[in-house]
Order: sequence, then structure tokens, then C-alpha cells
Amino acid sequence: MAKGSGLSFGSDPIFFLHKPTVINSFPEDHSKRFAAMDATKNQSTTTIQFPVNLNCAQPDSPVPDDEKPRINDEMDFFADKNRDSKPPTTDNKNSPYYFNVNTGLHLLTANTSSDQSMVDDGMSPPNLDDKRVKNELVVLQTEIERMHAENERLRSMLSQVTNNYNALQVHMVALMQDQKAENNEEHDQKHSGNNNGVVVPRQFIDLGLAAKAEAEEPSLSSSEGRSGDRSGSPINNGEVGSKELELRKNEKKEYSSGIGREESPDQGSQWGANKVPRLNPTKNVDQTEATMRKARVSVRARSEAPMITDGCQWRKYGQKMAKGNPCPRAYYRCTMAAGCPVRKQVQRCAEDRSILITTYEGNHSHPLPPAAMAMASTTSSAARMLLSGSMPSADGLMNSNFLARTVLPCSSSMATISASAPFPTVTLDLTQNPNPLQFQRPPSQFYVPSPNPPQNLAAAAAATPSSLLPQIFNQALYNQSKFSGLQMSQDMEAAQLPNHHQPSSQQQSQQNSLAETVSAATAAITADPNFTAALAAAITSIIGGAQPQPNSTTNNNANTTAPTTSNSGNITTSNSNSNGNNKLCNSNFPGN
DNA sequence: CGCATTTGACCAGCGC
DNA sequence: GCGCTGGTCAAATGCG
Repeated sequence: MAKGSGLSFGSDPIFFLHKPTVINSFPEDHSKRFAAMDATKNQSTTTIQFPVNLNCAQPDSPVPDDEKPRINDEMDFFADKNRDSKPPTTDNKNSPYYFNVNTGLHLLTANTSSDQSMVDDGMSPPNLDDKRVKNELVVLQTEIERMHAENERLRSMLSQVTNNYNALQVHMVALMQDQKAENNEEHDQKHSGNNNGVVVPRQFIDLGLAAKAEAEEPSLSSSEGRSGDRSGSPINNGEVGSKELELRKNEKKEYSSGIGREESPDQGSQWGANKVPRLNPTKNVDQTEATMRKARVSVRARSEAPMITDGCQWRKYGQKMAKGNPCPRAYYRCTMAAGCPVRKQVQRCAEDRSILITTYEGNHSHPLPPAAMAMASTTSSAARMLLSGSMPSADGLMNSNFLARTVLPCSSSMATISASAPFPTVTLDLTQNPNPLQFQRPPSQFYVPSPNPPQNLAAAAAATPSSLLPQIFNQALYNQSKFSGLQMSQDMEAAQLPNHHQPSSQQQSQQNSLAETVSAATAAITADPNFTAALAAAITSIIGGAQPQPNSTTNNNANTTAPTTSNSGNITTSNSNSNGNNKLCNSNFPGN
């Protein structure tokens, strides 16, 4: 089996393996060994689907002797059906042409039916022709170069697929949004008398649904009085920045006077929108549904850094002491674009302060750098799956499994989905290796066991010092080689979903594969920001996408606004004020 | 001086 | 109604 990684595009076989029957191109005794091996079946052609390897040897790197083909390397040789030229020999012009995926070396084989003499005894030394050997060397050189080009082509193809995947996500979200909006409009016309026919412009959604859910909330359909809302539509981002202060003041007045607060939780106050009535049976169904849509994605990762690097820029707007945790909770909002509704909370785990808990809510309304895209894709996908399921029900459980195994396959052993909280939360626990204890979870949480422990790249990355980075990537590569099998199981699970939730099988397998890659990348990135840059670069090379923006991944503090001055390791909790509320840490970041 | 952070105040939801 | 809690605001402060 090839030792490198492989990537399968869906179920379509790309390369086929044919066992060579006659070897006449290697000066060593490999030809003899291959011939002996195939003497009894030299007419057979075994066709095995096999993924193409994207990490073949570089053309100008010498091939050590121990990497030259061995007898058990037979599986490493691929018939290259895409080659556009035949080797310059006359007796094998109709033969399949093989290359070793590990070394880049090629085997030339004779026609199996016309060159029987070379395989009969299997022990005689090869009849080497110096001229032919030279020719073969030239061919090898050419082929190595060709493979390099092919490698680049495949990378480009994969990059294209990645882009298509993201585009599909956006498109699907848009379609779902349109459909939902139509339903809401019908509903509003039936049940709301204060709409006045005002149609609120739909907000642009980047990757996820949470912001979409905001737009879908019936309350926004009656937000006429909030037209000056600072959140506005992200489409108008350019205006938001200059008028934000004024709008905030106006909003504050409305906020204080209670105008529209209940009915129009604005996007900019998305986190604050949590203050809208929680799961209250006395409220109408739409409000409950809207509440359920305010999904959060929480990431638990071991990190000494004050904040995990997710590729986005954040501005701290508050810090509070939370009940039951001596570590303060910090509140951040995304500042990569004015009006971006995404917020996050950062807090140390009370039980284990080496664990950093980052909770995201909302979806970015602006383009993201690749590093941020990984996180956004994972979190928004998690939220999407969460929102699409009816959690307390059996169906919800099923969908939750589907979530963890499709959207979050790499961290499926650490994915918890809480339906008991006022707002559904997906928790990605990147701090633990899979073990039986992981099942000791509160009954209110659905815990998703790992179907494939080797996929726990996240846990490996989280628990692994940076010195073991190569192993992480080896695992990632190994993980990629599992794609075909994963897709199969995922497709089987997908079959349980209603038809209208299913993309085409090709789209699904494509999305699943890429989602896994993205999830793996995200997990690795979030696990330890100390080697984020290396991870991001390597992951990017794996998925063949654009290189991360230099300042988005190489310096944790350069692209975030995380405090950098309070790394003393001390935790200082101030005394509570008069009502015991709003305890604030004095110049202490929650991560310390 | 501009920007980010800090931090006291404020508000809403919830439980009693 | 009251107190507790979570979340946010915005003036004050710090920093480059």
C-alpha cells in the first residue's frame, strides 16, 4: 500500500493498478523478482481503485536505494493512464506504464503476451541494454517532471473543488433562506398586523445560518422603527463605520425606552439578542424557533495563549465574572468588517485552567482569510446542522450523529451537542483523547462516539507538543486516505435524512471530504496557537488552497486584539460590588 | 492623537 | 417585586 497520502474524488476511480508482468527497466534484480512474482499470473490484470498520491517525490530529489522498488512495493506502482507519451522503446510501446507513488520512479513493462521469454524462469539476470537504460533514465526524468506538473494540476483541481464547496455552501444557505423567508412572509401576513408590508432587506450571509436566522426572525420583519439600526445590512458596511457612533446613540435611546427591543433584536446585538425570551411556552412558535436558531459553537482547547487563533480580528468590548468560575469571561466582537455580527466569549475552564473555552455566535459578513475560513466553516456548519435538527427528539439525535460524523468528522469523538441550554450549543472538545470516560456525560447532552479514532486529529493536535507536528500531519494525511471509506459511511447516514436535505451524492461526497479536511485544519489550528502558522501553511498545502494571509496566521497577536500585557499567570478576582454583580477583573485577561 | 482596552453602569431575563 | 446573572454599553484610561 502506498505510504503517502491519497485523495479520492468521490467514488470515481482515477488511477488503476495493474500488476506488472515483465520488468525490463531496472538495473537491479527487481525485474527478476517481479517476474518471478508474476510468472504464474502474467496474463492477469488486477484493477484496483486507488487514490492518487499528491505527495510524490520531487523530481530533482535523489531516490535512496532503500526507496527503490522492492518486491512488496508492487502496490505502489500505478498504471499511468494519463501519460501523454510512451517511452522511447520499441518493444513496450503498447505496455502499461507504471510509476511508484513514493519514489516517482516508473516501471516500463513489455506486452504481456509478446514477451513471455522474460518471465519464464524468473531467476535469470535481466538482459540489460545500456542504451535502453539510458533511454529509460531520460524517460524517467521526463516522467518525473510530468508528474510534478500533474501534481500541481491536481492541487489546482483540489483548490477549485474547495472553492466550489464553499460556493455550494453559500448557495445552499441562500436557497434555504429564500424558502424560509417565503414561509415567514406568509406567516407574517397571516399573524402580524404591524408589518405594514415592509420588506426588510435580507442580509448577506457568508457561510453560516445564525445571521440568516436573525434575518429570518419575524421580529425583523417588523423592524421599521429600527431602520437606523447600526447592525443594518452588512451590505452597507461602508456606511456603518462612519455612522456607527451616531446610530449607537440612537439605538441606545431606543434601547432605553424599550422601543422595539423585544421585537427587533438587531444583528449587532446578536449576542444580546440572547435576552429575547428564552424557551418560553407562552411565546409564539416563531420566537421559540428563533431562539433555537441562536446556536453557538464552543471550542475547548488546551492553550496557554490568552486566545486561540482563528484568523479573525477581535475587539474586546467587555469582561465579566461568571458565576461558578473564578476566571473572568471576556467578550469580543469581530472587527474585520464594520457591522460584522460575530461575537465570541473567551473563558478559562474552571476545572482545568489550561483549557480555553471559546464560544462563537453569529456568522461573518465579510470575506475571511483561509485560516479563519476553516474555523468559520466548521463552526457555521456545526451551527447549521444543529439548527436543522430537532434536538430533543429522536430525529434530533439522529441528526446530531450526522452532524458529528459529517460536518465534524475529525473531532467527532469530542463533539457534544447540548439541547438543554437555552440556546443550542455545539461543543468541540479538543482537549481529550478518546477514551471510555468520554461517555460519562450529562444526560442532557448528546455525545457522539468516535467511529474512527485515528481521525482524532484534533485531540492529537491538542495534546501534542509542537515537536510532534510532523506526526499530526502524517495523521492528517492518513486521514485523507480514509476519505473513501468515510464517504461511504456518511452516505449511508445521509440516506436517513429527508430527501430535501440531501445534495447529490457527488456533491455530498465532495462536501464531506472537504468538510473533513477543513475540520481537521480547524482542529489543528485551534489546538495550539503556538504553531498555528506552520499548521496553516501545511494544511493549506494539503488542501491546495490559497496561502494564508501572512498576518492572519503567523502572529497570533498581530491580527487579534487579545490582551498581551497580562500574561502573569495570576488570577485576580476583584471584590464584588454592592449587589455582587459585575465583578470585573482588574487588567486580567480570562486566559490567565 | 487615534485606537484598543478597561471597567462601572445599565438592562433584560429568570427564579423565587 | 426583588435579587441574581449574563450581556452590552460607553466613558475613562492606557498605549504606541
